[in-house]
Amino acid sequence: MRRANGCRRIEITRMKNQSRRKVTFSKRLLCLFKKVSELCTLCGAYVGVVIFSSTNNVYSCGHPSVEFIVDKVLGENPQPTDAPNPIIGTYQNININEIN
Amino acid sequence: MRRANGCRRIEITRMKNQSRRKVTFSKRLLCLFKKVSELCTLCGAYVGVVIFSSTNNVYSCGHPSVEFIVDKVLGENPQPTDAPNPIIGTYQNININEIN
DNA sequence: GACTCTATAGTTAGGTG
DNA sequence: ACACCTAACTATAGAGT
Repeated sequence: MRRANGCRRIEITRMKNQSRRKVTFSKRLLCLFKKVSELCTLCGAYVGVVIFSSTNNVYSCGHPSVEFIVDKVLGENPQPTDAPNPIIGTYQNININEIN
Repeated sequence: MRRANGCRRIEITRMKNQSRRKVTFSKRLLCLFKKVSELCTLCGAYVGVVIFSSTNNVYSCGHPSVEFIVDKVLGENPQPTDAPNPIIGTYQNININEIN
């Protein structure tokens, strides 16, 4: 009957324990999708998210759809041709490592 | 003087006020990217996120890169051909509207 | 008005059972 | 694996610049 410890700060580094990693993954995945949906609704944004877990399961969510976002990205970055998309104003690509 | 009201619950619907929408968007965008980066680091996941704001600015982040994720997605979903990717176990696509 | 800072309320998520 | 507790984090509104 100990009192719950509450949320503890954890170091942001790869979790060693596999079962805990899985639990944390699923918890955070759900929260992430929720955040994404809120961002879409509140601000009218179009968002696509695709996540490959370390066990190679795939999870995705998007609005209006992941395919829509992928098409938009591909249309924006045509590898060999040159067809600038006037809709796109700026492109800000943030690497994960820059945030951590 | 000082009597800040603090955080109020807001309805999850498109914000009418444009300036608030912009502030909320940028704040939540940053938090989202932070969450994504934590998920990658903690759980060794590969994640790609692309966001088109209502003003058609594009923001993206990914690990190891957005292109990596896009390639993986395209490789997994070949439109006309049939080349199943054995790496992929399950595919769970959640629509935004299902969460809200 | 846009931005920053603060106070505070609401949400997330680690740990325990 | 799931529910609960609660600390830690997130994010809003308001004041000041």
